[in-house]
Amino acid sequence: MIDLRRLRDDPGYRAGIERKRVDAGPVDEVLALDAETRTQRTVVEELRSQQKVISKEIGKAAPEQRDARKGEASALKDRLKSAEDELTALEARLREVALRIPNPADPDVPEGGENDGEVVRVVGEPPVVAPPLDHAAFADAMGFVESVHAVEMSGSRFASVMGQAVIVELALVRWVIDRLVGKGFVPVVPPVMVREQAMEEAGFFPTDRSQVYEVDGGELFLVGTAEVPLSSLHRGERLDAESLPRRYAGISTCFRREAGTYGKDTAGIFRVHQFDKIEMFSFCAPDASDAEHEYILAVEEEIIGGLGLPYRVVKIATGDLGAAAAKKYDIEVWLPSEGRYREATSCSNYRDFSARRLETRVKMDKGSEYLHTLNGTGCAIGRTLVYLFEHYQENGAFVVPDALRALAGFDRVQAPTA
RNA sequence: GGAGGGGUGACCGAGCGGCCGAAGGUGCUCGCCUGCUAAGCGAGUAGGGGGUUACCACCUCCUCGAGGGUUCAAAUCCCUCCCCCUCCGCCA
Repeated sequence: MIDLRRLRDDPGYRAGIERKRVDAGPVDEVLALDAETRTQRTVVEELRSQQKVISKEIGKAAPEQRDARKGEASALKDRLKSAEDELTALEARLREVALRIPNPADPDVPEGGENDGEVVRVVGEPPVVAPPLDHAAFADAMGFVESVHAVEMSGSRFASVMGQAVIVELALVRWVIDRLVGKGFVPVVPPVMVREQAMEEAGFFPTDRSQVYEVDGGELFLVGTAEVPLSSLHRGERLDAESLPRRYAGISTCFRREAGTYGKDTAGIFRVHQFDKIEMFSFCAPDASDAEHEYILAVEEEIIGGLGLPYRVVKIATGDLGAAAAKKYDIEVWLPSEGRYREATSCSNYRDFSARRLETRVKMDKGSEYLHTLNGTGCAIGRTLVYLFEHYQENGAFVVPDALRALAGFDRVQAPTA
């Protein structure tokens, strides 16, 4: 949720919204509704105040004098009721419009769309020669991924990971979790089905509703990332400043409809409806969130780098930030079969956008204020396997990355001979 | 699934339709006192929204799980929902 007061007073705030290529209509509308709502609130409060006075007087009056004043009170009640109804209607409209206004982009976020991200740095060397097989063909040859029957039972964009790839997947999960826990992230296996409210408060609804699966007749929704349940971990709380930052590492299965991606990335497991992911989430003080964002990015780089994958860091442009992020970095890993970098992880600073919806605050010397929330991909397991399958082919065998060997229990997987 | 009980401030816990934003206790803060500590004594101590204001501050509304309703007036009565607990059943 945007900060209406800042929207009113701080021109830079509004500029940040408009840089996301949102037309000015809703912003003007929300400002008008906000002003109207505050005026009406004053009216209601004045009437309510009068009513409280009269009610107390009736309470103190002698019983035989009470009826005389009740007429007066009743009239006031009617006036109050209609004023309240008007206020309620205004508030509902205000909220509805405000929910659709995105978090402003930071001033240093580059202008533009999907292809306008700014490459911050490039780490590692892309291999000169692409492997003979792309990840899908290799996984198929190795018996790592089964798609035919998965598609029969569940539809397109579903697959089973199989055989030794499962062991590699588990090793990867364990390796990443161990690293994060070592850095003080609290590991969490959260619910993957949540109520609408959790989706909204995490910043996903209403804007990204079309990407989400509904279950139980619409009562529950399958999360597209553990970020959703992690964000609710401190819902409605006021945290001590000294306890921040609070960092969590959630591991969950993620479900995405991938609406609007027809025909893209259809082979293998690059883009599927269901995958496992380790997600970092941080609650931090408002003045610390820039540093926290860089920290989370550094952790992501350490993980990708630790797997020996060549990558680059991209600062995402305004039009590609999504509704909730003020600033976002993607790590893109070189995908040899396509000869280009593709997204592997992502980390965002939401500032107070979802904290305002969640009512998660920090105690300050005087009062409290909304804290900042950040999230970042610890490891998208399936997506990472894709990169490993392409970068670690050797004479038709799969070579386990050094980092994972001890946890996997083997160094390489030979192609099936049969 | 069936039958009951309950959700009150940082925490525990009382609360007759009006004198209740809420007794009492714990904790916390400040002060006093006592070689130190502990104890004791005194005072203070909920959050949030809106408005006024240069500032200190002031005014006002909301909040007793959530949302509705009854009433001049609701923590207190009624309804719906959420959550927790106990018993029974069922499944492991």
